[in-house]
Amino acid sequence: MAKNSGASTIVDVAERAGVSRQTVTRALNDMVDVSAATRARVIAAAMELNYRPNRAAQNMVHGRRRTVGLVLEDLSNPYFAELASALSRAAAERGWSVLLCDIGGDREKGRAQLASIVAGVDALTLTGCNQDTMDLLPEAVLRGGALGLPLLMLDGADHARLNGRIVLDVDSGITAALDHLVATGRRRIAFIDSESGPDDRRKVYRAYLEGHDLVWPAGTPEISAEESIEGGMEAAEQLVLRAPDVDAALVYNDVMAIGVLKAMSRLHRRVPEDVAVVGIDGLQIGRFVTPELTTLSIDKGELADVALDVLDRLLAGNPAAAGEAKVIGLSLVVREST
Amino acid sequence: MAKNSGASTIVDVAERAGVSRQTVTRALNDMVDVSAATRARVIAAAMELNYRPNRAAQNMVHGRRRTVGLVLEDLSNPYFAELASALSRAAAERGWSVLLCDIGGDREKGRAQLASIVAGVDALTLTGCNQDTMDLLPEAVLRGGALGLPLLMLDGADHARLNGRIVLDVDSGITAALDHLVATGRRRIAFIDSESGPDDRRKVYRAYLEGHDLVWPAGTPEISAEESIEGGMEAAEQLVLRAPDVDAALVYNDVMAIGVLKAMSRLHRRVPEDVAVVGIDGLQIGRFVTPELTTLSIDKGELADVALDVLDRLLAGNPAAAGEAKVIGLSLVVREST
DNA sequence: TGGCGCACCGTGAACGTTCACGGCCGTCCC
DNA sequence: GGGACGGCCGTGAACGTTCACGGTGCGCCA
Repeated sequence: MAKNSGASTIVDVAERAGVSRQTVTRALNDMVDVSAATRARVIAAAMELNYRPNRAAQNMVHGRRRTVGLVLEDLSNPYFAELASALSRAAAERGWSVLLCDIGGDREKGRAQLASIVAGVDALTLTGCNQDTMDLLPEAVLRGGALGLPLLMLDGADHARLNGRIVLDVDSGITAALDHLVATGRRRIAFIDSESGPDDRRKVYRAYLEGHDLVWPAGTPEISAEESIEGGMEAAEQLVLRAPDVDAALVYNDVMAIGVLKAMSRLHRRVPEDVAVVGIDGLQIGRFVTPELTTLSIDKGELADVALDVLDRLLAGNPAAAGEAKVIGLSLVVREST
Repeated sequence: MAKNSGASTIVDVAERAGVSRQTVTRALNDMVDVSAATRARVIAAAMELNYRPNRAAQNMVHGRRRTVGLVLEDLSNPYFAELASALSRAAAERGWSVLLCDIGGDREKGRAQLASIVAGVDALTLTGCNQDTMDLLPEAVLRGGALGLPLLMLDGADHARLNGRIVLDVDSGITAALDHLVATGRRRIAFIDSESGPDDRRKVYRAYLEGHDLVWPAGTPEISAEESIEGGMEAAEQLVLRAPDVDAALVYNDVMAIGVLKAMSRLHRRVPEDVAVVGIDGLQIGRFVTPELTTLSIDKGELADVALDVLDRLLAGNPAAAGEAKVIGLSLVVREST
């Protein structure tokens, strides 16, 4: 038996096989300088003790490798999934690892999860996390300071504790989208907002309307809903109810926009004939709904790359990276829904 | 400067601040027994040296924590995303961590990625990986043996090296789906297969047709395509071309089924009036396409739980778990497409 | 028969951190 | 004035593994 309560170590195996640590290492790692008989004895002992090398100890001697945590609320949301995919690939490109943390709906579970994750990472990236989610972070992380592990927001809102932030160029992006809608003859353009996200998108929209003499006579409809397909559906129903003459909708994100598409179909409003729909995010799924969704696309590969660059500089102690907000452009992808 | 080439350590900070290791630990971890002045000096030194505690060393003394790798080909595929979400949550429930590995399309990059991931995990779970993907694993892992790290397939095909496997009960699942189609009056039922996946689903389908006198007069159409929405679209086009009298299609998975839905819409075949469509997987997105997709749903939470159970037993050295194939049931969720 | 080389194996040391303990100095109280 | 105590700090040891080195015994050849 192993003498300590936990798993068995290499010396347990060595003792059982009647050899030294080093011989165990040699036998189990297919190195030279071990006789066949000894190797067999060691392997037998390792199996009997169910020996598993301690990864932490191995990493310790083999030099540090970098691990970055990715915190999100729901990976089954395709936006987060595509972002995670991009981050995983970009991280692999640099030899980093990404630790996944899907905190889900339960706050207390999420808190425990984050506390556990934090012990294993060198930095944390967050996406779609609002103030509530930030509060779930362990107090020691929140406090931050000199030793605090770098926190980077991949999008979404600002927060005092953040060491860096990637913001989307919603300004020119939304302007381009609205230009496009106007160019195709739309005049009653609504904006469907997220009820939890930041309100910068709505602000740009409003400014555009005012700047282009597009303000609704009876007041621009103010619709916002949950950031989900259901939310988009409900918002669309609200919208046509409150503004029957709407002929275009710019939607906070693609997921909600897909809900809008579905609701329009239910309400027998043809897209794009009766009403045009533009989403934001550039999700792949947008190409497969009917009609295919016009969208303001985010290059997630670029976003991931920039994020890792910032983290790299942060971890390297480059103070220039702290607090900086990198800007990512949006590109309008016109498909069938406009 | 740190004397070693890499990052600075706690003793570098200690030397610079003119204190001992332990005092640095105390100062940086908000412990007692440090004077304010000393604490400030230590923090300053840590900042100047950009000190970051070595996670491996910390984990080493604080006892091992379990990390399981999740290997998949493309997280932007919603099936993998939902699986990853479930696994992340189930793992968190047990205090385990999930290391994400989206290997993407590039074989060589994938190989490097896997080699890198393997150094940090205690076990590997795979999903949707065929023989080709398995070959990307490092030779040392493939060889396996006593010390080999446990490999578990979350679904998909068998492989010699696998220590465990979770199989879906396609038998009764597909039977239920076909029963449902027959009960709603369908007689020309096609099956759209994956060109890369295992062929057990098709076999069940064929046996059912033969057992229920549903074999097509001119031969059952054999359609298979890539496991993607595009693949589903192409398959559907093929299908209506080769079998214009088709009135139902059972599709290998939901992602392909969504493609089928889209193609049917393009071909002006109404779903479900002209042709019924049933997918497999139970993806959330199926509720948001039009019409909503009837599907054979997999409980991904259960799948993840079972997977971690198997890994737990495997890591605990329970030989009963090896080679065992746990079975997960499928439940038919009838929505609008049938 | 001495020496050389090879096959096989063992012993510190190191990785970087935390824990348990012990030491020193000043203050306060009896 | 001596003992107790508290604030502050340092020193081994330990976590589990691998690396670099050194050692032993045996065969082979000059």
